[in-house]
Amino acid sequence: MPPDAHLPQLREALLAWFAAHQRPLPWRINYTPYEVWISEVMLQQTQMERGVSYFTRWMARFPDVAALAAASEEEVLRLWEGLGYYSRARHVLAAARLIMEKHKGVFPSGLEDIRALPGVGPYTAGAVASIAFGEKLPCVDANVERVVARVFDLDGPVKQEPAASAVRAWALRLVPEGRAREHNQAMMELGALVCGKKPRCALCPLAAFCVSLHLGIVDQRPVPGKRAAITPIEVVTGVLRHTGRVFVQKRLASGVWGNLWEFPGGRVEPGESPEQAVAREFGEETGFDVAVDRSYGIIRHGYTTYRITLHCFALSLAATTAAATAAEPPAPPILTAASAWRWVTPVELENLAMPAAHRKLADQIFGPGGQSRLPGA
DNA sequence: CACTCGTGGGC
DNA sequence: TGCCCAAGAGT
Repeated sequence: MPPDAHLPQLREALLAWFAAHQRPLPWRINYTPYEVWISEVMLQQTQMERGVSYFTRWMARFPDVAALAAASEEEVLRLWEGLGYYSRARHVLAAARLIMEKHKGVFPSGLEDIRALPGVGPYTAGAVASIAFGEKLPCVDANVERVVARVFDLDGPVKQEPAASAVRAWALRLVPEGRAREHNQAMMELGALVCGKKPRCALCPLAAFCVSLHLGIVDQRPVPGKRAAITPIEVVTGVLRHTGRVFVQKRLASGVWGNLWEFPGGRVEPGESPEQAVAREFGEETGFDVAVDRSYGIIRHGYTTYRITLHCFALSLAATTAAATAAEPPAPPILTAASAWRWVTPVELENLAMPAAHRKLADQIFGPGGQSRLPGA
């Protein structure tokens, strides 16, 4: 059964399935370019369910490009906190300001103009152009790669050539005239709900057209690519408290968690205890001479290719420090790994964007609303 | 092309 | 539990 001759039937089966089974989602109501754009960026490498609450909060606060462009990066990052890949948030803000300046506040409709926005790559440009503006273009994400690799039985890793080009070619051929919006969402929805990691072929509207299913090798498609090795690392962080306030610093713009606020810390060196490491790292990053008062325990988390064990400690200014017993702020820190610093109250901490592990620690110490749950405040 | 850049769900 | 991985982009 050559799939080429059955493309019209395949398209119709897919569209019918989508009409019956699509999930009701907040960005499937108005289809404004702004909403499509924000939803697509939020959903990059993110599970759909998680994106819904973020999207709803975002639209309540930033209902249009102008509102976003006028916002501070601090607030944008705070709303993005927990979604990860924070350069997406910084790019979205930069793009909104670019739209205000170069496009007079009107979201650009041309593919090239959309693609030129910061943080908009091949996928997102095609998604906005087709879903918001109806352009006859495919959206090739991981879902589409998986669906195409199975239906057309591609036998190479879909992230690499030549399979990557084959996926794009098939994806383009599949797009029906005048219905790119529904079709592209249907392909991704099918990949999410039916043609997932564990395919549910009995429920699939494309089963009759699926080559790898007929060959009995669906479980061998798509062909997986190389995986990066996971590196375990031991890390420490310290919560330095003084007269009811907590010390935080703002990470540099480049690198992981760029421009987010954190408790200082760093890696445990070989032969070093976590207690020794936190005092050393805190001193290196701030110039403060600190004493380790107690442990807050361990938080495990991972990012990209790292698996982190985070040892958390309560710190105070060392007795040798003049300000240790004084009821006034100590001398300013000498920052070596951050662009800014603050002594904040637990309530103020709520308004700062922090990495997930540090937010988890803050909530553990001060409570989700900033009320102290542990002695020593 | 290969690497960086987060996070939490699911199995 | 440990590991895979999800509506990718930038360098």
